[in-house]
Amino acid sequence: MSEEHTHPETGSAPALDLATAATMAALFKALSDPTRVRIIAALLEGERCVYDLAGALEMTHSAISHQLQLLRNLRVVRYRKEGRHVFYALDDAHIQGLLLQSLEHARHG
Amino acid sequence: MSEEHTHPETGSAPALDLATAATMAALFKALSDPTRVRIIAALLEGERCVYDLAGALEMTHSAISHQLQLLRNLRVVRYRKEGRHVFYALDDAHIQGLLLQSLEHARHG
DNA sequence: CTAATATATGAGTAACTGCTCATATATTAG
DNA sequence: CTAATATATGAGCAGTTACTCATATATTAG
Repeated sequence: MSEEHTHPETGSAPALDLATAATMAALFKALSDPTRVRIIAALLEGERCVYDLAGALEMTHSAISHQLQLLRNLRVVRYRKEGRHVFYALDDAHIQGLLLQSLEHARHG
Repeated sequence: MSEEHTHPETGSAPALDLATAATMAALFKALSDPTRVRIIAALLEGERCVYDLAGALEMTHSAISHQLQLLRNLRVVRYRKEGRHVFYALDDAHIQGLLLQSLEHARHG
């Protein structure tokens, strides 16, 4: 009988299913890295090309481009080509909400 | 002159500072793993002991305990000892808000 | 055409993550 | 006391991550 516990109020409601949890975790993972947070924060103000993002964040174009590929795969950003520039913009209102909420907390929490 | 860009509206506002971004990323990191999402979701309903969490999630006590240590270090949960049980509860209203927001989105997004 | 610019991408790598397994500690039962 | 129970924790390991570096592609300038 290893299924007992001593506390009546400690009920064992079934846990959140793994698939839903994994979907949620994947969304949060997009925001779990400082570089990606800074990229997304920059895109809150409007679309930016890779060149400008790299300049603003003071990081290599390659590093930024790799992170943008990841965010692209997660459908967090979309892009638009114009001449030799590629402009990225946010493509997920929900991520935007999460980031804004966390930013507010970080600033006056 | 590599500082130019061709688009006037593509201004280079200074990026979000790294320290703030890192703080935000650390919070999101707590939610970036399915196991932790499920633990936190379970704790939304009230405090739970490690034994019950392991049962509900069908995972080893060791795995749960390691994740709880991580969440403890991030001040996401607090704990209370009672006999041989240790009861964990959420200790961060902000994380709660983020999880609920994401859960709502995952369920009817 | 050639050169410069803007971006993308594969390989490689050091650091990190999330588990298992073994073991330790603490509490309770008998 | 010994045994069972509940939790914690260190080591080890396979998988992942976030970069660098080299290279490729595409566009524009001259």
